[in-house]
Amino acid sequence: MTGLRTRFAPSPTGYMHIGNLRTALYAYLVAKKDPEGVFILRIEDTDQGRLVEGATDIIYETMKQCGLKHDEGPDIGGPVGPYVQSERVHAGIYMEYAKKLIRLGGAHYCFCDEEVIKAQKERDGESFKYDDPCKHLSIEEAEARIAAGEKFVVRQTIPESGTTSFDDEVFGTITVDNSTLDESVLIKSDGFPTYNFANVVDDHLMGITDVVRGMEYLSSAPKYNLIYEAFGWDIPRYIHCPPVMKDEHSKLSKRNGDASFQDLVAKGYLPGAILNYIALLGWAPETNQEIYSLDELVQAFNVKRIGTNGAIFDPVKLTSINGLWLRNMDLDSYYELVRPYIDQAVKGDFDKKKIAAVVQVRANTLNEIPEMLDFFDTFPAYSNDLYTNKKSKTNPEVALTSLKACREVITGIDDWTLQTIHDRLMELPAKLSMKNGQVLFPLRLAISGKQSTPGGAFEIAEILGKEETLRRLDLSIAQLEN
RNA sequence: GGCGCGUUGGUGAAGCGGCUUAACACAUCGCCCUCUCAAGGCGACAUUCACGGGUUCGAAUCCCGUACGCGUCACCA
Repeated sequence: MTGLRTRFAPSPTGYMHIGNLRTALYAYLVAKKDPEGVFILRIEDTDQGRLVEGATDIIYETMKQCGLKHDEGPDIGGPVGPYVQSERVHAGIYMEYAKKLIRLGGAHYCFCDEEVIKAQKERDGESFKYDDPCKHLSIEEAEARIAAGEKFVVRQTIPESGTTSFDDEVFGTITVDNSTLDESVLIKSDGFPTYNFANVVDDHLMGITDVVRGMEYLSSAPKYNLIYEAFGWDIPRYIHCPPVMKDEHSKLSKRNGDASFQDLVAKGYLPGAILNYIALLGWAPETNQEIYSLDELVQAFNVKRIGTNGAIFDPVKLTSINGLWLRNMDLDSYYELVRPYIDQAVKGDFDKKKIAAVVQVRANTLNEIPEMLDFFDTFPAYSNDLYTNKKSKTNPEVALTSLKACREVITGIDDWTLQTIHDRLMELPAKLSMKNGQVLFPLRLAISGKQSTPGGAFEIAEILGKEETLRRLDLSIAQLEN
């Protein structure tokens, strides 16, 4: 193992949150910045009570859709497995290290009743810090009680004095007094480790060089370092990331009904665009470039440019970036992508690729496509009032004159191509002494029935076909003559 | 409450002591283009960097304090 090693270590407790996904992205980028870097997926399922069925599959699926390919993980294996913590529990890993830590003086057995601790906590209020009497038990004494069948936990032993400090790549040097650190539970009474212990043991055993995680762990990092030190292990480089916020007060969370990754995909956002956007939440590129593919992100990424304050997730900006991604695609791939959305709205026999072209410069999300196209299959009812348009200098009278002229020209077109339709129709304004808008605005309305449409009169006429165009034109002329 | 962290416009942000009369992007508002809506082009939009002191010839940038916010103090991660 010569390169950097990072890990994404989610708990399978539900949907993939945007904040989580961003942490995964950053962990991936940190690793891939190094040509030999390895990105690991580890499943942290030590809280048996919070497990949600199917959640692990959502994690796999999300990573796959995003292209965040892991090099080692539960599904593909690797040299330092197993990669699921519950499996590691069964392999006895945590208990073995807990016992070692106890002998090294970094932890102790504790037999205190949970209720007793709670009661003391209520009595002491906010300033509560548990002073564990079991700390003074000898190891032999404690082991004898365990042998006698007593329930126990393993609790971290923190030095009473001194300070612990460490360097975080994002937040700089952090120093805390050991006296402020709680002696948290490392091994629960069900034999499972808590995050506090499992993350240290696993990160060390898996050779993690760079720990990328949310900043909610910043204040407990000193406790973890005490464990690393007790074992004599190297402390990894820390990259704590500020949260992704819903608004200035609260984090983005599924609990509040905020959009998850899969919700956004369902709303018509591209995974790549989502990743592109969230990369920018909390990280600033060195240049003004804003659109990045995942590979470009790997090139441009720099831990030093991760910010320190929480960033509010702005769906409007996401939409704009998504639109840019959509518009940047070549027509063939775009057509393939949007075909289902077009099919959903258009059942008739029209050239779907031409429809795609007309929609590409307008849609920012996939989901807005169907509603843009509802006028192809059915010619909507509309009011003649729509012919009155100040900017185009039109009204029903002008429209009637224009449409009759258009009808005549269109009837005479045999070569039904965009070019011909354009050329022939463009002869009209001059002939009628009218402005382009006075002819084309009514025509577009007359064949679409809508005030605004994707594409102009020529494009719509071409797609509708000569016959349908004339049919609608006749209907509209009749409506105006009434 | 203790401890830790943070505070540049509506939003993401650049800025690292003079080049800043604070980049860039989204949003918003104008104008141009134009057969609509978009897209595209152009322009407007923080006299000011939470507040108060200090250091300095000079501060958004360094120091101190205050306020506010967030995190943490679980047999959750």
